[in-house]
Amino acid sequence: MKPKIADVAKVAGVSPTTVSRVLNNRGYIGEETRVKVHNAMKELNYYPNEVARSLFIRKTFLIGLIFPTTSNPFYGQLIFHIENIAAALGYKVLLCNSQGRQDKEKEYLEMLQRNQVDGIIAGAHNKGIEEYEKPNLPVVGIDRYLSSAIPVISSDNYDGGKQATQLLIRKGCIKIIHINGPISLETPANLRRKAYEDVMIKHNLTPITYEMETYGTDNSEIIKRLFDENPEVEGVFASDDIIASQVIKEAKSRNYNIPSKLKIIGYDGTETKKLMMPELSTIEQPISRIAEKAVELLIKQIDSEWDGAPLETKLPVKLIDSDTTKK
Amino acid sequence: MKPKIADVAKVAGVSPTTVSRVLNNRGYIGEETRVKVHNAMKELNYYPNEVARSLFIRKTFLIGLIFPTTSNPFYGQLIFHIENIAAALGYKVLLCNSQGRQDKEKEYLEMLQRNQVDGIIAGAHNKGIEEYEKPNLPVVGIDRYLSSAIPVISSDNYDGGKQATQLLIRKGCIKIIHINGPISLETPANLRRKAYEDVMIKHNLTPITYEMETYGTDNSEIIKRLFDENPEVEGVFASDDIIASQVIKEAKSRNYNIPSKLKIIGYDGTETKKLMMPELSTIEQPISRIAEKAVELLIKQIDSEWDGAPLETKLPVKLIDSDTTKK
DNA sequence: TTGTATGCGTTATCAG
DNA sequence: CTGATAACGCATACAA
Repeated sequence: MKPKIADVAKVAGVSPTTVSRVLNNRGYIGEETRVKVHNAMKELNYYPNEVARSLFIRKTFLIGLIFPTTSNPFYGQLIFHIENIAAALGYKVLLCNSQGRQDKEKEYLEMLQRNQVDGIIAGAHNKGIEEYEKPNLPVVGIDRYLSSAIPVISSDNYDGGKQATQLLIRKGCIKIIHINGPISLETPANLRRKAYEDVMIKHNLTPITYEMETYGTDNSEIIKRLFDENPEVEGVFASDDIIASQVIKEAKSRNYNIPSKLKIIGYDGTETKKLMMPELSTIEQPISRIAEKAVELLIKQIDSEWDGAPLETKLPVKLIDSDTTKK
Repeated sequence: MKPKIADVAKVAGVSPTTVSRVLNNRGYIGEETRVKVHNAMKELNYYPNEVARSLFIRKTFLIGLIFPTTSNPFYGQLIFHIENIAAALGYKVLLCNSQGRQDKEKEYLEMLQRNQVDGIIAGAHNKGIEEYEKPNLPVVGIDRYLSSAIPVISSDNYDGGKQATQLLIRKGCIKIIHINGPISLETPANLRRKAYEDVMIKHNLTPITYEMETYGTDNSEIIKRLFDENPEVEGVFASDDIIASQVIKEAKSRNYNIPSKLKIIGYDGTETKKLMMPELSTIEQPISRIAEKAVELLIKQIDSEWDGAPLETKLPVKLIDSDTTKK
């Protein structure tokens, strides 16, 4: 059986209270007793039981993470940073892959409450989860509007969309098409589309946006349709690098030369993307800064130090002008 | 304040014990009281406190996960599946990114013990962590020998290395070079190298292996050296797809035509790789099956149903013969 | 079928 | 400077 405070106390010849005091460096303790207790702890290989501790202090130092899937390098990298920063601040993370499924997200939300997490960072969202409306718990959203009172962290999606579109225009593209996720999901990422449309119109060009199905669906049909309906396309701004990679694949199979005939730019710019497809131009999100801000804001809420603002934080993106947008 | 069993009991007009019984479906309970209790729970929006429950039953249904980083798509995908399967079996996961650092791994190991996790699945390992030697806790390793008593799950690394090497030979390569991680780290992945060497020797070819530094280091120098020292190289078997992508990049910058002049095959075959670099040939690991086996074996240990065998489980790989190994 | 008393391992309060 | 006692929220043995 695992040793508990009482066992340590017995070995050290003191009371459980004293052991607890040594453990938490609380109140005054004699130097001798401190040494005795430390020795006893070492001898028994004692570890304090955080579950009992959590129960008493009513705080777990646990943060719940709800994201679609760690399989996607963007979320993988984001979660890596979140976990890291949280760990540095004494918090642990409970991981949930919602797979974009509303039922799963609801279940996880309940599970996290039962497990008394101190707060939640969520990047998954299927509209209409009323649980977020009455947040009896600190929550921070990443690229997702969860409810009117929940702060959101994201990259500067409008600026990103603007830079991407402007780059294609600057490189001489006229017929430029945008591919985005479902607009019904009201995410800040919709601003990428808005910026694309604004820039196109400003340049007297016609915006055409193809909309993808929700997460997890096979989108190759939509991309095929894009090429069938617009054989003369010169530029594609895909709302993430994975979609961009699918566009590249389809374009190659149709013998479009990239970048001379067709230029492509994506969005995200993960480390994995940089290694696996360095040739793809993209808008790089400041993933580690997003993670930092999210954790910072969540912990502020947990410590009741948050005054309700800012409700929206937009972090600057970085244009990566690589081979797929060469002139 | 969050409602507790006593509050529900008061509203329902019964004793706390009865509420607990309804909650756990234990013993006999009158239909009326059951309804009354359920109503009270709904009215108060009651969620049982799993922390208190865990303390009492001395079980948390928590699994600790220690891996280098979720940023890497292989670990990201593996963790995705592990979390999924665990969730289906009523277990939650606590995520730890050790970044290949021994000090971090030790800290995490202690943290997980303090938090009373029921078991640990670890894919990170820096030699010489004696904590694994006296496992007072169920542990399963993935692609890592942790200690003589800890079971390991991995892909069939030897067969994978064999298939990769044989493919290159079959496609006409003579001068074939292998790139692997540090051999000092005694992982089953070393079998990829062993298989490569065996196959090469069997075909009267000279095996040459370049060794990478440990995780996180910049390996581009090593790859440059490979090309400097072996300009006439015809085939490269990289021990993972990311290394393979770096080889491709360097080869392109030196104007090696792939696959006519140089053929390349990697290892892992994640979903991300399939999307981002479909042209790369690889040995695909059965990631979801590895996850399944690991969780299954861990829970068997937790339930004391494990008899100590098998100590090693090797799951079959799949050769993906794509563009980079075209003849 | 339901209620009372007790303890899971910890910390805070208050007394000594 | 140190110790006894109660409480965190829940589930079990035992009694009614």
